[in-house]
Amino acid sequence: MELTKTSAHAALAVVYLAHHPNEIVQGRQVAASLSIATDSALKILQSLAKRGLIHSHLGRTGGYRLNRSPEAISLLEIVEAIDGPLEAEVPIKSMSSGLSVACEVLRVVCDRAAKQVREELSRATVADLLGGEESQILAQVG
Amino acid sequence: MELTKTSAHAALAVVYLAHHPNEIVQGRQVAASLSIATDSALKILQSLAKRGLIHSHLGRTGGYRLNRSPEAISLLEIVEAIDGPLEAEVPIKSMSSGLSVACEVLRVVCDRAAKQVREELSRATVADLLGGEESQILAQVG
DNA sequence: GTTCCCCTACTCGGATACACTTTGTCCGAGTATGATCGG
DNA sequence: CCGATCATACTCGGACAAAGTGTATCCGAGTAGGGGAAC
Repeated sequence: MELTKTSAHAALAVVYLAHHPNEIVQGRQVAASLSIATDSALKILQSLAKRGLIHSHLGRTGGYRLNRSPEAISLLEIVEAIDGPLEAEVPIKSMSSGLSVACEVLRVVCDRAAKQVREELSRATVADLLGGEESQILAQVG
Repeated sequence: MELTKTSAHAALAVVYLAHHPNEIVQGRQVAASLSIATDSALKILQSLAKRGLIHSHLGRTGGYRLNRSPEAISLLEIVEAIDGPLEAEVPIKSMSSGLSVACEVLRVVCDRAAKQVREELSRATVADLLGGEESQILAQVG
C-alpha cells in the first residue's frame, strides 16, 4: 500500500484542522504546518471541501474547518478524495483464449486485495491520527 | 491494488509456461502469446529467471521453462520479481511535533494494508491462474 | 568416421528514448468582511 | 448616526510547467547446438 505525497499531506492537513476545532484556519497556516507551498495546500483543501470532509469559508475572514467530528472521518475518505477511487486495476485489455481465464483470476485476486486495503483504511479515523490515548491504532501495536 | 502492466504480463507469461510443462519455450513465443514486443517479454522473463521462478537455457536451442510446479509459485513472488518489494510507503520525510504522531499512525495503517495485500497475493498461485477445476480462487467467487 | 572450426539462433543485460502520471506553480475570478466617505 | 461604496484578504478552479516513474526499444555481448571441411 502506498499513498501519494498529496494524499499523505491531505491526511495531515485534516489532522491539523482537527487540532484546531471550532476555528477557521487559513490555507496558509495549513501549508506552513506541512512545510509545503500555499498553492499546494489550497488544492488539497479544495479537494477535501468538495468531498464534504471539511467546510470552506469564503471572504476576508475565510478559511477551513472540519465538517464532522474526527471520529467520523476515515482515512479512506481522505485518500479517495485526493487520489480518486481506490479500486483494483489490471491494465490489460484482452488476451488469447488460454490466458483470458488467467486474466479473470488476476482481476479477482486484485479485487480482493483492493477490498482489504479499503477496509483497512476505512477502519482508521482522523481521531486515531490525533495521537490521543483513545487511539485505537497505536494501542494495538504495543 | 493495482498491478503494473509489466507485472500483469509477467503473471501471464508464467501461466503460458505452465501451459507447456517440460518444454523449453522461446521468449519470442511468450511475446507472441501476450501480444507484446519480443524485447519486452525477454526483459520480463529475465527478471523472473533472476529470481529463480523460471529457468533459462542459453544457446541455440535456448528458452525458458518453469522451475517449480505451478502450485509452488505465488502471485506475490511474480509481482515482487518485477515491481520490487511490495511494502508500505508514506512519502513524507519529517513533520512538526503535532503531526509527527499522525505520520507514525499513517505508517502503521499503511503497513497493515500492505501486509493484507501481500497475504492476498501470496495466497494465489500459478495453479489458480491456470483456470483448471482445481482452482481455489474462482470456486470461491461462485 | 572422427575432429575441429565456424555459423546460427537464442539469451543476457545495460543503455537509451518515449509516454504517462504525479507534482508543483501561476494567475485571473469570485466572495465576504471591514474601513471609508457621503448623506 | 446611518448607509452605500471601495479596498482588502481570503478561497476558487482552471491552466500550465516541471519532475518523476513506468514502459518500450535498441544494440552489443555471451552461449550452445548443428553443419561443413579437413584429416
